[in-house]
Amino acid sequence: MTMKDVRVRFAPSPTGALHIGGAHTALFNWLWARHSGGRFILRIEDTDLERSTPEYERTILDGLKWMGLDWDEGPDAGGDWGPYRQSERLDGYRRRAVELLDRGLAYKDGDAVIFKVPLGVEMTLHDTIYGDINIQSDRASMNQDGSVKDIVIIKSDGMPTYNYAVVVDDHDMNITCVIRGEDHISNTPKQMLLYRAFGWELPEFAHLPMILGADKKKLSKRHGAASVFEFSDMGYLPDAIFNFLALLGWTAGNDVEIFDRELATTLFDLAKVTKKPAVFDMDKLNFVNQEHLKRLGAAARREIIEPFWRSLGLSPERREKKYLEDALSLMGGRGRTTKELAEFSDYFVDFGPVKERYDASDISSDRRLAIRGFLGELLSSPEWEAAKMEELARRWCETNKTPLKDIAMPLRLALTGRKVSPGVFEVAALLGRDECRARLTHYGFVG
RNA sequence: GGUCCCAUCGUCCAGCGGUCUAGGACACCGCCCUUUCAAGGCGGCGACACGAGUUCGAACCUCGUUGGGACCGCCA
Repeated sequence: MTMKDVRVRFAPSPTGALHIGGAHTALFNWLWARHSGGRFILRIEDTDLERSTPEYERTILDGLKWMGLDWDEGPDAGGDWGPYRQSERLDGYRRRAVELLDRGLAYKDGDAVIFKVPLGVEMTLHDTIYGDINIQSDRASMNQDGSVKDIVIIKSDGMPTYNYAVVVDDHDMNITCVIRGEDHISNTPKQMLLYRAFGWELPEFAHLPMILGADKKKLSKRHGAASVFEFSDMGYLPDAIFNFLALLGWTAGNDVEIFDRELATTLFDLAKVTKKPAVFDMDKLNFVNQEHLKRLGAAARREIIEPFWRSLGLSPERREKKYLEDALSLMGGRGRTTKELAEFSDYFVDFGPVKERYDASDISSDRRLAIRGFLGELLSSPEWEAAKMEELARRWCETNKTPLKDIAMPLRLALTGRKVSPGVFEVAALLGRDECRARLTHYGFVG
C-alpha cells in the first residue's frame, strides 16, 4: 500500500505584503511538504476585487523566495491542478453553486447564492495539532445573537466567498492537508458543512498556533515590522527568519535551536507542533540572527554586508575583497544584525565615519606627548604584524611606566572612532601602516 | 454577548503518571579574560495559574474556577 502523496498549500490573498504571520504559515506548509516528500502549492486568493492587486501578489511571491521557500505549483510555476489564482477558477465555483441550488441545498438572494445550514448535524474536526473538536452544525455559523446564519457562498458581484472557495479549491486541487493559522479553526465547521454537502472527503486539518506581539495580541502592523522585507532592511538574514519562525510552535529537539533548512526539513514533524500561541520575541530573533551571521563564510558575509556599508554612504568596492573579508572575520561574532555589523566595522571601509565621531579633544597635551612617543616607534617598527606590535607596546609601556590601556585606548579611538573594537593591534595590522599613519596624523598623534 | 481554543521561568521550547528538589535557549544580573566589548568563558536569578478529584503516586488524566486569545462580514 502506498501513502497518499502529501499536497499542502499556502493560500495568501494579495491584499498586502507577506508578513510574519503569513510567512510562519507558509514556512510550516513548506517544511511539511519537503519533509514528507510532498508538494507545496501556492494559490492566490484574489476574490476580493477591491483590495487585491498584482503588485501585492508579486511582493508575496518575492517574500516567499526571499525566505527560501520554493513552491512546486503556483501562478507562475504552473502545475496540473491550475489555474492557481481564484479569479481564474470562477467557473468551478459557479458550477458547484448551481449544483447546490439544483439539489435544494442553497438558495438565491438577489445575485448572491446562500448555502442553507443544516440543523442538528454533529461534526468532529480531527485536527492534527489541536486534537478532536466537536461542533454542532447549528453553531457553525451564527449571528451575534447566536441564531443560525446561512452561509453566503457566491457574493452579489459573482465572486465566491472565502469559506466556499477554499473548499472547492482544496478539493479540486487535491490538497491532502490544510495547514493554516489557528484563527481559522472557527471557519472550519462551515467548510466541513460544505464538504459534507458535496459528499467530498475531508482533507487533514492542522491549525498552527497564532503568533502574538509583545502585548499578546495577534500580530499586526501596529506591532512594528510587518513585512518580511522590513526585516531584511533591518539586517535580518532570511536563514535567521526561517530558523526563528520555525522555533515558534516547534522544536527540533535535542536542544538544537540553530539550524538550516536541510536540518529543519529532516527533523520537522507536524504532529509535534505546539498549541500555545507564541509571542514574537525580538531578543530571541536577534540572537538567532547573530548565530547565523557567525556561521557565514567570509565571502558570503562580505557580500551580505556590502549593501549595508553602502547605505551608510561608504564605498566598499574601493577596497580589496580579501581585505574586507579579513576585516569581517576580525569582527568575530560582533553585531546581531547585518546592519549592526556594517556599522560596527565601518572604519575598515573608510576613515570618514571615524572623523565624524571622534575629534581627540579628550586627550590632554601631556597625554598626547606620551602617545606620540609610542606611536612614533610603532609606525617605524620593522614588522607590521599584530603580535609584534603588541609586544612592542608592552615593552614600551613597561619602560615608560605606563599602563597599556593608556596607549591602546587612544590608538583605538583614532583608528576606529569607537571605544569598542577587536584587538587594536589586529585592527592596526589589517588597516596597514600607511592608513594608520594617515589616521594618526589627522589627530596630531604623530608627525 | 455567543461559539471555540489555550494555560510550565519575563519570552520560546523540553516534559506525555514515578528518573522533577522541573531541563535547555533568549533576555536579565554577576564574575572572569582583556588594551575595549558589541567577542569569548563561567555562574546566578527565575515557572508547573488556582481548587477539587482519579491514583500508592500528578506538571502530566478528569472536572470546575480564574486568566488570556481567536472567531462571530456578500474580508480572507
